Amino acid sequence: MSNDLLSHTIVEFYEKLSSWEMAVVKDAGHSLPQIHAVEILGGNGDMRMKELAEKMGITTGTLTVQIDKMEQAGLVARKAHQHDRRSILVGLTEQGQAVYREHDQLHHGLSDQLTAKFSDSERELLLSFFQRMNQEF
Amino acid sequence: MSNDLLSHTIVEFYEKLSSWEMAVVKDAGHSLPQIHAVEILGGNGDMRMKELAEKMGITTGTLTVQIDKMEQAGLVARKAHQHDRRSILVGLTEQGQAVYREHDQLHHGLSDQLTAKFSDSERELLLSFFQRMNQEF
DNA sequence: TTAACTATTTTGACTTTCAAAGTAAACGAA
DNA sequence: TTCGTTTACTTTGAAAGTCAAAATAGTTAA
Repeated sequence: MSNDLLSHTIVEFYEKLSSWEMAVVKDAGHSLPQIHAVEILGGNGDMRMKELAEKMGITTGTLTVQIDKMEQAGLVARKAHQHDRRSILVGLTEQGQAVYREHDQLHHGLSDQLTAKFSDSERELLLSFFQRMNQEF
Repeated sequence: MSNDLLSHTIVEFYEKLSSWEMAVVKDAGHSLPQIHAVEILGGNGDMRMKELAEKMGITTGTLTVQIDKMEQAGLVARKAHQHDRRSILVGLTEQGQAVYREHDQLHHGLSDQLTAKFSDSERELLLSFFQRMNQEF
């Protein structure tokens, strides 16, 4: 026996999250890949181009031009890697961090909105469910 | 007081779902927008270009070229609209429906995988949580 | 009948993307 | 050490996806 309903409900949740994110990013005048980079750098700190490209699911060639634009826009800075001169560390500038915090606040607001009618214990249970599912990917 | 952890855990879930979907679609040799169209048509039946474009979050101009390609590939067919000759109904072909069922099975498998360690009652609770959140967008 | 509106397609420009080739540095085995 | 291989990043050329705006065709309502 298998649960079609659960599967479809998860897909619906994903679709709605996706639409919300696109609308929010466009509304703030950013591009989706650039905000994606900001989210990853903001959540994990400086990292190498290679590593960032992997986390974003794009090639390093694509990332190079994306980071070029973001450096132009003042969101990120390239820094020398201490132990490997082939590598380059990318990190958020002050301005990039401001964009990260702002975007994070929006996520936060959505999370509040979605669980507004949940009790505290339900919210805790929901968190544990997400954590357990995240481990199974 | 607000819950950073829940917000970040939801974002993590979304990111993982997103990576999974991109990998699965690429692996099957399809493109993301085309599978998106297949999912929507498969789940809702034939619809007008306008309606499909809205559900996909793209303009009708963009959709026109996408549907051109999909028609070429034998996934969808354009049909005359009964009551409005300006409109065109788009629907899945036999082959398009096969792709839909195949992709739906993958969603299904993922849903099973993520909740493999859940008890039946936990799975039911999870479903109700998703349903409640989906209503709050 | 005609003006306003709606659905779709076409066009031109821009962004994102990849694969492949190029450059520079690190590594490792002889 | 040195030279072939691997790794990290950038560059380049081509393809896909996207939008805004213009064009086409059909509907609606006064």
